[in-house]
Amino acid sequence: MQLHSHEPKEELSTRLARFEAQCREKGLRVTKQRREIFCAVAQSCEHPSAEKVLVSVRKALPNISLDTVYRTLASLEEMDLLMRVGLSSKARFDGDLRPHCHFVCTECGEVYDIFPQADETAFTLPRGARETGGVRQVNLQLRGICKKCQKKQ
Amino acid sequence: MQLHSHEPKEELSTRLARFEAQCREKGLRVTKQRREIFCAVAQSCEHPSAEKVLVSVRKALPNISLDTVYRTLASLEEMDLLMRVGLSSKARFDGDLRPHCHFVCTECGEVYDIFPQADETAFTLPRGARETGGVRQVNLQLRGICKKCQKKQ
DNA sequence: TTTTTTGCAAATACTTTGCATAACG
DNA sequence: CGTTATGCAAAGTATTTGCAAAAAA
Repeated sequence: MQLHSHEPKEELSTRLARFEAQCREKGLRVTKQRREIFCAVAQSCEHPSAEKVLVSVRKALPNISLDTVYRTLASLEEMDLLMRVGLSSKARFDGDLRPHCHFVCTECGEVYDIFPQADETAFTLPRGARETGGVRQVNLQLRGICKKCQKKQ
Repeated sequence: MQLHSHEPKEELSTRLARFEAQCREKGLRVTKQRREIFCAVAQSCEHPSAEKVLVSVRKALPNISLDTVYRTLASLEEMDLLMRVGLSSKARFDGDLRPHCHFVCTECGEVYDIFPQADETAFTLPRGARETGGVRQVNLQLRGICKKCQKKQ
């Protein structure tokens, strides 16, 4: 399975429309807080933290609170409207330094190792990488629901 | 640049020797706490959290404290003797859902996007992935020191 | 013996939760 | 109007730090 990514970035209006559609589908109300938070993340190119989102959104909604930002970011993630860079809040460590992938289950938090098979390439680093800096570690992370949790549902 | 990973896992004794050599090189003392923590992570295959490492190490050193575990994990990471799954403690969000990579600078914490060029494949998912669960998100993370920080040093 | 490291305790992030009021549909 | 979402305050985790005593070189 290969993934490419050469589509141009979508227009904000297109994305807003999808956001609203998804909210309705999930039975979530389209509040101005949700819309502003969605726009802030969609338009930002700096991978903002919750705090940064708060600051940005306060320009339009001065009274919005940090916990609303957290709650909304979580529900936008749930709807696949944005993604969380990295992992959940707890750090996990791995002593195996051979290049391999981590499948992180969003349901139970379990981290599974996936080793590429003998004929597979673990990663192909994009050429852009070396222009950005010296790569010391590579970590391919997959997020989804593991077999065990799929059965429970 | 391609990375493969079909070497067998190294013996603990080999790894311990490297650990000790690296400590001396960096001028860090080889204490029993450091050795136990290193072994705990090196031998574990469950991507333990700091808390789990503490529990495991307490079998040998009942008085070891959680902050020593944190400090040691950080220095082992610094020496490239283990890796942190995910990121640092603060969550960051990305509204761009096209498959792309993140270069995380371990110095300044900055997250850079790297988009594969038109002729490049962003990722090749290993076949093992689908046996583990349903992949909903893919995130290739590179860690290293960015150009800007390299210049400062 | 000198310097680093540890364990303790306390402080500091960061994130989540309960609840009354406000806002959406 | 009924129900959901928000803001506030407070609680809950995860992680970091200052410092005196203990341990490594």
